[in-house]
Amino acid sequence: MRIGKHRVTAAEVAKRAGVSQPTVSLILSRNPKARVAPETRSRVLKIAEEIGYRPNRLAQGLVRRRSFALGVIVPGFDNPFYVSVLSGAERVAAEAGYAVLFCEAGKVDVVQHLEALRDRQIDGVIIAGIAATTLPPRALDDLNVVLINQPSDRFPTVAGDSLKAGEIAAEHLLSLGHRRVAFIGPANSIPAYRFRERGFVQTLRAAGVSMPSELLRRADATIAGGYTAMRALLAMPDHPTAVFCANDLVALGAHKACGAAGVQLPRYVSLLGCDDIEMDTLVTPELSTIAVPTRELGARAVRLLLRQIEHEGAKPPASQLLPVKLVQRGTTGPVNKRNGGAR
Amino acid sequence: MRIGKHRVTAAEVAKRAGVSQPTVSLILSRNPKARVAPETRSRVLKIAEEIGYRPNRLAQGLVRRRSFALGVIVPGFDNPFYVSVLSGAERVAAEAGYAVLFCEAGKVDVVQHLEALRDRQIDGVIIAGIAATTLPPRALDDLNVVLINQPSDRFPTVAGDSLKAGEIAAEHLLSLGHRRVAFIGPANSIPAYRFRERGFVQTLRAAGVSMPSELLRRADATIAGGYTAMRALLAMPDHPTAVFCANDLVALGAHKACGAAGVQLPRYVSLLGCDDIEMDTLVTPELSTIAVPTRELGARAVRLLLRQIEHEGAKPPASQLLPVKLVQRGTTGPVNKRNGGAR
DNA sequence: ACGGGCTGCCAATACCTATTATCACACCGA
DNA sequence: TCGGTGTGATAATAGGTATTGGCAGCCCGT
Repeated sequence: MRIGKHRVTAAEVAKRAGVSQPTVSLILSRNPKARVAPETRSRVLKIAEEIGYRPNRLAQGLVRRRSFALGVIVPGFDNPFYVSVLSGAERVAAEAGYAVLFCEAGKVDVVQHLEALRDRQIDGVIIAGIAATTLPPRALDDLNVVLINQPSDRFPTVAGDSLKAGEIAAEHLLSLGHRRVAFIGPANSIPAYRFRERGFVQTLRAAGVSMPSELLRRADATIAGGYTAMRALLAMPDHPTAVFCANDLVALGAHKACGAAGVQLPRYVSLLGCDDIEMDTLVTPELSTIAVPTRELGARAVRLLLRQIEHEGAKPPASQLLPVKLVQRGTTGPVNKRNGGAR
Repeated sequence: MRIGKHRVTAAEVAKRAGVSQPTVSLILSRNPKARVAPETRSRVLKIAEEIGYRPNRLAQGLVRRRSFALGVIVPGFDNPFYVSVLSGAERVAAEAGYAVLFCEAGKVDVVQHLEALRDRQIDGVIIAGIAATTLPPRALDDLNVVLINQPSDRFPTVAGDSLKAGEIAAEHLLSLGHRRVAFIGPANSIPAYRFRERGFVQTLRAAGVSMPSELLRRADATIAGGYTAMRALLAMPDHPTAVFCANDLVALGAHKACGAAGVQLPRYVSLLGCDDIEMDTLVTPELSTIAVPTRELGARAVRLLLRQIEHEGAKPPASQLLPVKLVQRGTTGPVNKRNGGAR
């Protein structure tokens, strides 16, 4: 708000109220230890309201050494998962009066984004989809950091229980009678995918079902990756009767490959994704998946970050592991004895 | 960067280089009018580099009356369209050294978000998906604003050519022989949808094809909205042979309704969306649509905003209308004489 | 020798708020 | 009367940078 060409400052309010600028600051910051006469307080508040005074948060930040802004760094929006995380984060941050600086970073320029955030005296950073271990060691020094979906002994973490997700996936497919099952996922990627894979494979093995290496397909964590990998699987003479994918994008790609190959789901192949993104219900049949509370991940990450910021120096808050659960839709069903994969 | 508990400031650099703080500032800001001895310049730069000096952008902003930050306000991420816009905006902004403050605003709290952005001395705001005319008249005073996908005589605008999109849609369906065509879209919504509808209806009429009111279906601009509206259309004894939807979400909902009703696309009904979001290629058959350059909208909006910011006071840059084009995929085909809609 | 212009740098200050230390004052009990 | 106490507000300053105006010193021409 301005009056003419002039900005409304605390000093302006002070002059009109006949008090000093610090008094205005004292009253406006609602500091409990502020001892001001009720009459003065109400007068100042009234005038501030009248001329539309609002503290300049840049100046505030400068003196308080706080920007009241958080950074959120994600690899990109190709995966709706990150959209959801960002959305959840923004809601909580806005409620707490914090701004969200949004950064979309290829693996390359994460460091530059971090530098830029640092220059803005950012109060904390949330990183999703980028393995913290791949960053230069000092890149995160002196920053409040919360990681999403990756374990760390250095920073607090909010994650869906990826190991459990893999286990649930395996149990579900086993319970449907599948014994020849495949996994599609990226090779050296973010921890979440690795845990999903590990939980899946381990649970299968514990049930006496081994997964031969030709059924462990490496693919980009994208729709295209899933498509190609699934096509390769379907081309096998004894193709699997069920496939678990590292995430829903991969599964949707696989879904499409089945459609293109005329392979009916779940009659000939059961297909299971992970994340529970909105697109899952668009395809026919709808994609079965393991639901991860994506928005909640973002929301909790912010809460964790805020706690860390508020009591600076205290021990960082503990990490959180959020439960996941099976969402059975149309792409998983009982194994079909007559299908191509059963020998 | 810090040294011990101490922050690295320009004064620190100055002390070590044996010059004054303003000289450091002069050199670092690469001001062309800066007359400094080359020897001094290189010495200062070297020391700044060594001790890792980086200007505090809060302090910078305070004195330059510029935050080097932009706000992007969108109604939400339900529609991937806005995701794309945000992504395009971020890329360009980051390249120019600007931060993007991201705000997800229900219709209610747009004003509060704007206030918060103002307090942060934001340099400009991009608004998408929220009709500027629905805001309180003074809410945008003294702000640099660029609107997306809505015309305005007050602010520059970047928009896909929605009127043209409607025309193209009509021409496409007409050329396929459809004469009984429907439109699904929200009633009182953002301008883009209204223009699409208008362009569509007008072009039909110009070709001598009228659209009876029962074929103009009102629905939320969501998947669910499209689903319900399409189900109603299909329930009609003489249902349309082709349907154009206000956006792709609606069309995807309609697509799903067809699947559920066992109506083959495009054999019995042709379906056409608008926007060209990624999900379009997930469904079977893939959704035909009118492509809008969504990322480009965000990118151009930022460029427009930057130009407006850089030469403050100059006349606002002209608005831009970006071309759209037909993307023919699997849901549009020639009218089938034997189908239910043709009488 | 002297003045003018140019070069290279610096002092001072603005930007706006929050915090700390301090001060004026009234009141009260001894 | 005086020292002590609590109240209500202020002066001074920090915080880090950019900008304005100006001060020296030097070169050069006359």
